[in-house]
Amino acid sequence: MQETKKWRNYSNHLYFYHPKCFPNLIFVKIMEISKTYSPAEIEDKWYSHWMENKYFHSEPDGREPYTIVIPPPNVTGVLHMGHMLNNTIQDVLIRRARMMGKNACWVPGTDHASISTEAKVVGMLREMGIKKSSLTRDQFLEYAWQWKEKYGGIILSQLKKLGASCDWERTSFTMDPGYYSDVIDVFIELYKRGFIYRGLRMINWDPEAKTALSNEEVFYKDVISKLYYVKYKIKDSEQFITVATTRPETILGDSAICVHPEDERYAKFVGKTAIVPMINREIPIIADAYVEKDFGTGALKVTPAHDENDYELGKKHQLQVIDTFNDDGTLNANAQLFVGLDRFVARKKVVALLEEIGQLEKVEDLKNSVGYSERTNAVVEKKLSMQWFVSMKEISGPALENVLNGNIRLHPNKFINTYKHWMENVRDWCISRQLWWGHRIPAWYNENGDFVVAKTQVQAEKLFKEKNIAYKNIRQDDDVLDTWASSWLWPISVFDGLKNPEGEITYYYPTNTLVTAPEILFFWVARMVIAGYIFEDDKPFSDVYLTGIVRDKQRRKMSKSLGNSPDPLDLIELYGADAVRLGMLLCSPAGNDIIFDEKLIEQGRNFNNKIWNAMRLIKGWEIVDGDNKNNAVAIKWFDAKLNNTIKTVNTHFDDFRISDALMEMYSCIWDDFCSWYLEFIKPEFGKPIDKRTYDITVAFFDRILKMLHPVMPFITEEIYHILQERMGDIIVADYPIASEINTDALQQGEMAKDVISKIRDVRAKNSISPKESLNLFIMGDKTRFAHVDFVISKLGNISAFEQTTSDIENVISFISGGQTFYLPVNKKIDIDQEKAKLQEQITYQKGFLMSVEKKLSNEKFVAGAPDQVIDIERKKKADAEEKIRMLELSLQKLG
RNA sequence: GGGAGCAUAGCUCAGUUGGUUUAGAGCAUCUGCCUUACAAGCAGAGGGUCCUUGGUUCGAAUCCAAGUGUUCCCACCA
Repeated sequence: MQETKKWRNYSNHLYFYHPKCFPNLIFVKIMEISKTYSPAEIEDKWYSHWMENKYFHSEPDGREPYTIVIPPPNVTGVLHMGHMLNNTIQDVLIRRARMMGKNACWVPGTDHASISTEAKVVGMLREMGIKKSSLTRDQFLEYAWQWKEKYGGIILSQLKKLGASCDWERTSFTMDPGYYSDVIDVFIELYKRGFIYRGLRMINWDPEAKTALSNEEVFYKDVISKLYYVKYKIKDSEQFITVATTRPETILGDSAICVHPEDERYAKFVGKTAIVPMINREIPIIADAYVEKDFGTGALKVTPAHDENDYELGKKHQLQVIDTFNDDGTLNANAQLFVGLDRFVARKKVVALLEEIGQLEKVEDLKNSVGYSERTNAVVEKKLSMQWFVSMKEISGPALENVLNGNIRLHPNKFINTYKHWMENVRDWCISRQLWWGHRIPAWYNENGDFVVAKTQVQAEKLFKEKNIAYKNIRQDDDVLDTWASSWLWPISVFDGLKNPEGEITYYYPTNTLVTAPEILFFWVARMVIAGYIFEDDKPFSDVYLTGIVRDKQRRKMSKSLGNSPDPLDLIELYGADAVRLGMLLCSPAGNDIIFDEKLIEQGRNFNNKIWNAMRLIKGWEIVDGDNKNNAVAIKWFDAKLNNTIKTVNTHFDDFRISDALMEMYSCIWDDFCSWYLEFIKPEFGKPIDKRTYDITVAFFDRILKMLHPVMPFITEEIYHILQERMGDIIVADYPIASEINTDALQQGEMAKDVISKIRDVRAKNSISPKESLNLFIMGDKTRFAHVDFVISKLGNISAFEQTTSDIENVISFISGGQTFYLPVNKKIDIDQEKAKLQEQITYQKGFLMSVEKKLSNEKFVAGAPDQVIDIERKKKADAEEKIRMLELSLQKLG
């Protein structure tokens, strides 16, 4: 780096030293606004200001509402990149709606997340040396609430750093007293209506912890197991049938052998009786298409008590259910053999015994996946137990219908197929969970196992009494409800819709947009829709915007365990919230995964800086009265350009194409406003700007800031106030709408840009300094080239001549907008290279012309294509011919 | 095993009911620049077998079929 200039930054004032300009000074203070944008204090300042002015708060009034309910993050959660993306999008939507004059209401809150919270509390207790099993339910819940008060909701305060304009006065929690009671009321209501029932279900059992596990608490591992081939004797015969099993110890609980009905090998056995080895129990041989002919031997042993499919099979064929295990995983009396031994010890003994009696045919290795308990790492056992279910088929009709008919729109709509498939094959929803943290199921049992469903013990006793059933020592169900059985009421309960149906729910419901991840489309979104139609008789939201998953550069999902996720708060501190918001949005079209790269955030920061410097430029000008007419063309062009951008941006937003809207703004601001417009109107250094141009430029900047505010709230608010002193804040300013677009001005500006770029290219390629004057010649009719004035005034050192014939030496030509331009240069140009360049273009144009001519000479095309298309082709042909003519002329000239 | 999606520049993606050129953007790359708003910058350039093979059509990146690759969801793995 040459030592001609030095910059110094002393206490935010920038000092500048230049030996030519200021030979006698060391440093000169030139400006009090710092050269780079520093977000930290600015962000805190404006967030507090917005809060003080209650801009985020909403009460029903005469305006049209725009409502978003936040997907409540786990109360235990900390902010991760997924939240950043998701909440940035919500904030963009809500801020834009607010500026559009709507009553914007964004309801924040958290989800009690029964499983993960309970796991965290259990973990904390373990560290304190307390076992969950040593506590009563109430003691445990007390710890859980303490934990929630201490650590819960950190995530919400983190969202503030991002700039989220939630109505914090409305913060909700799925276990708030009112919410809790809604969940219970809904259970009772659905039970009364017959949509909730009790049924047997195979659940996951952890024999070590002696507790049931929910599906989410089981993790599967691929392991190499042994597949044992065991011979079962056919009764009254010397024949055997061989089955393959990975769990020989469950042979003791077999109730049938099953083969495929079309399996010829075994047809002769169907209907006969087989004899269980070792214990000699007689079991039937049945046929069912469930069995795969190609697996193992094609014959399956059926153990209804210890396998879900076998249970279903058992139900279908009315087989005996023989439970051979105790709760701790040891064999019970039903097994007859090896009673009291652990299941894995028993397995070895069974195998040894089978071998001894000659009924073990062979053993093979088999790769299969085995479920383990997340809590104890024990192999999970399947166990039959009574659970609560919601009949989904009967209540999900409207939820499917209203997505298919477009009443609820999914963005992107490719998810409709997935949604449809799920809804059409919906299975009953098991809503009981074997946990303590959550909404306790309002069912009460007497000593005989009779039950009633009631909110309180008193009401339950009353119900028992009415039914004339004994109700001494009744006790409440131990289980709690699935988390989704509370969060499906979220858009209703946060507005107290169940208890106060005539209240503000009538104003805010249905909400407008839900922003969430596709992975919970069924778990949560579909269920909210179902609940909406049951309890409010209306959809919960009109649009669902599905975001992608945030992944790292290797496309791995970002997760704590992989340690591949940056801490969002660190990013905000380093780059500023606006930069992070922009960076996240830049690469996240709806429904697509986003590959996170810190470079994107850097790009966001650079964009902030660009805008900041545009402001510095404008603020640095001295203003004099007047109107510099030279700027008129640029002003007209940029006005058209900006209106066009605003129009496009608004269309993209309305279509939920947020990253497209963003890119449109980005290039309009960076390229058109900064690189073209400001460069054009910028007075020479040290000279003042005329007031008219200044005022118009500030007005342009104003509209740009407003357009950008939803995406980058902090910097826009700051510059909005630096630019002009004013009363109002940008957060509640009117969102810009496009006025009429002067398409002529727009087109001419774009053409002029193209010519200028091409001239710059000529300079770059021929090493001609920007300071060197050039003449510009135009072949043909100058009136066809109205934007030439723009080019001339922009470049200053270029003159245009109308040229009909020419014998200029050392000329370089280029084409723009169907017009040929000539630049005579003082340098010796490489004629062969110029010729080759021209020849290349001619070849291209001729090829193009051929393809057009081929189309036009095709009778079927002329007959079949619409007139409009044919006209376009004819015009293309004429244009290409003209271009070729021009190029050939240029080529001739080179000799 | 059932279902859905995706495949376009080195990367991430647009490409609107098939027709505005022989396909666009951002990033990355390359070249030249300390130029009084910004080197976190400016100016310019290069880069594509639109996965493959068929089909429909006057016309296919776009519609259809098959294949290949890939991702996700659900169920399960005797």
